Amino acid sequence: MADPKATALMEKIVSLCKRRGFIFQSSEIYGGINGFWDYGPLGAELKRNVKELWWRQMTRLRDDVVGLEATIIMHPQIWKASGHVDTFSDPMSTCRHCKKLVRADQVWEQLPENAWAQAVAELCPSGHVDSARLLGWAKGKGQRVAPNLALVRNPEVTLSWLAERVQQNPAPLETKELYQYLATEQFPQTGLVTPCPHCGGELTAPRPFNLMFKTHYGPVESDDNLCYLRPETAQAIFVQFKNVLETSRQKVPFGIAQMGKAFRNEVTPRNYTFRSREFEQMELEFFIKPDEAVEAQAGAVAAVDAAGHPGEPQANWGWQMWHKYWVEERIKFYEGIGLPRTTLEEYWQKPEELAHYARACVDILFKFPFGTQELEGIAARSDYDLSQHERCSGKAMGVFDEELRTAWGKLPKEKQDELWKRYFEARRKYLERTGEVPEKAAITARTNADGLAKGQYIPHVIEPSAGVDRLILGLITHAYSEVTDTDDKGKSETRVIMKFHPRVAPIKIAVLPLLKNKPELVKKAQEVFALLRGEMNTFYDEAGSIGRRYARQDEAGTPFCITIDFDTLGEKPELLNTVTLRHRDDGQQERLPIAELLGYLLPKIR
RNA sequence: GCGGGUGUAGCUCAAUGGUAGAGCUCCAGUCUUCCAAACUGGCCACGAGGGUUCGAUUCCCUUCACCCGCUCCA
Repeated sequence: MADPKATALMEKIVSLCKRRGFIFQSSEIYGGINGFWDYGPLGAELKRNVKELWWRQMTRLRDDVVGLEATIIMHPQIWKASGHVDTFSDPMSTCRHCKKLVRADQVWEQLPENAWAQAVAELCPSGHVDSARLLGWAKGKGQRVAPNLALVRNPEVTLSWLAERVQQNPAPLETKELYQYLATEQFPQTGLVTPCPHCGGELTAPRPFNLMFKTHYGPVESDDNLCYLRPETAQAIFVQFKNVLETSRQKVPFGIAQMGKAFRNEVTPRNYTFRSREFEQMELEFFIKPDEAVEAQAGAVAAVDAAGHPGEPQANWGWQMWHKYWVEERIKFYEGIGLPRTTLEEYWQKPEELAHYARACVDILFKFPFGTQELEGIAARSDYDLSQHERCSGKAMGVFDEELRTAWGKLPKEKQDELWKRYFEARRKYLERTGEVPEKAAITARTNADGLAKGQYIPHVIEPSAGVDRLILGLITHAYSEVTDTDDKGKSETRVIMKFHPRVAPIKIAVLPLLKNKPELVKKAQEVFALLRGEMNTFYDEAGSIGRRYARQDEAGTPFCITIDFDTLGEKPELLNTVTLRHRDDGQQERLPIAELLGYLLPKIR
C-alpha cells in the first residue's frame, strides 16, 4: 500500500495546501498537535461551500427533511445507550517481540486460527501434555512458525514450568492455559504470559484505548460530572427525535439532518487530514416505517431489483428501497460537486461485518492517492437507536400513525396475524439481545406488536453519514493536476491547476485589470469587482503580470478570471464594456459583455 | 502506544564545531497590451528543551511534529 509515487503526490499536495492557504497544521508555532488541522482562507471557503451544498440538497430542497443543531457535550448516559462507552474502549496489547498491536479481547479468538497454535494443540490432545513431542516441535517446525514463543526460544525452562503445573494438578489443561504456559519463560517474574497470535511472543498487559474524549461539566472535576465530547453527531438526532417530530409538522417517513464537530481519540491519526481527532460530520437520520407497517398500508413492500436510482420515494418502500435510494442520492451528490462515479466505489458490507443491529451498510469509498478509503457510510440501522433510548431513558420514542391504524383494521385476520407475528419476533429478538430475560422480552414484544395494530411503532432508520474533512481532502486530491509548459527558450516549467468544480471552488472568479499603471483600467476593474462580489466570492488582483496572476488563480482553483483591457474601455467601439473571460482548465478565453456576466456565471456556481 | 525515516526561509534544497546561502514564492518600485517577462530593493529559517564545549544549526540526550508499517473506519 505504501506506493512511493502516491506518497510523493501527497507530499506535493500537502505542500500546496500550506503554500496557498488551504490547510495548516493546528498550533503550528508550538510544534503542532497530532491529529488536528486548521483550514486557511481557501480551505475555509471550500469547506463552507461543501457544507452549504449538502445542507441545501439534503434539507432545504426537500420537503421531508428538517435540520438540527445540537450541542457537542450531552448527557453522558446517551453514550451508554448508544454503546459507545463500551465499544469505544478497546484494550490493546503490543507484542514485545514482533511489535504488532493486538486487540486484547480478540487474542483468544485469533489464536486458534494461527498455524503454530493449531500445531501445539494437536501435540497435546485434549489438554494432555506431551513434553517430548513439544520439545521436538520446538526444535524443528516451531522455529519457523512461532520464533518468539518461549517454548521455542527456551524449551527446557518453559517445559519445566509446565511439568510443575502437571505435577501439582494432573487435570488436563484448557487450550488457553496451555498456550499461556508455552509462552511463559520466567514464570516467577511474569506469571502466565499471553502469547502474540502472530509470532508467539510475549504480549504486554492490555492498555485501555478509550476513543472518546473526556471532560467534566461544572468547575469541579469528579466522576459525577464526567462527560464526553460527542464521537458522532447522530445520537443528538435520536434523542431529540420526539421534539423535532412534534414541532416540525413532519410525519414518518422523514429525516433530520445535522452537521457538526465530532471527536475521537484515534490510536493513529494518519494520512494528512483523513483521520483527525477533531472532525466534522454531515449526517442524516431518515426515519421510516417498519416493513410490517408498510405492508399493512400498501399491501406489499416494493422489491429491490433494478440497478441505479429508484426514483421518487413511494409509499410501498420498505427499508431496502429506502436504503438503496439514499445510496444513489448520496452518489449523485458527490457527482454534483465534481467527484465522478469512476473515482468512487460502493462497498456493501458483508453480513459478518455488520454491527449486530444493522441490516445493511454501504460504504461510499473514494480513490485517494494513499488508497481507496471511506467517505461516507449509509447504514440501515433498524429501530435499534430509538429503541435503545426508549429503554435507557424510559421515555417513549414511538410514533402514532393514524393511517396505519385505519389500514390495519381493513386487513384480513390472517394478514394481521402474520404481520403481528413478524413484528413481535423482531422486537423480541432485539430485547433479548439487550440482555432482557426471555419471558419479559416476550411480554414487552407482545405489547409492542399490539401497539402496531393500533398504529404505533418505533421508526426504523436509514443513516447516510459523511465525513466533511475527508471529503474536502478528496476534493483537493482529485482537483490537483499539473501541466508542464515549455517556453521559447526551451525552459520548461510545471504549474499546478486545482480543478475544483465551480460549485465548491473557494474563489469563483478573479477580476484583473490588464495593467495596474493605467488608472482607467483599474477603475473599470474595481467597478466590475463591486458588481460581482455581492453575488459570489470574488477576488481582485492587480499585482504582477497577467500571466502570473492567472497562474496564482489556477493554484487556488478559481474557475474563472476576467480581464479588463483597453477594448473594455472602448478602444474598439464594438467591444465597449465587454471583458475577456478565461476558463481555468483549458486557458480558453471568450468575450462577454459586463451586463451578461452574472447571468452567465450564477448558474455555473450554484 | 511500538518500530523505521525525516525536521534549515512560505516552498524546494545547500553549507558549517566559530553565528547560515541559493532558486522559486511573497511585498514595494520601475516597466509591462493576455498565461509564473525583466530590472532594483525588501521581509523571512536552523521544530522545542536540556547537556558536552570558550563557542552547537552541526556532537549527545529528551521531547514535539510529519512520513512509512502494526490497529482503526466518518
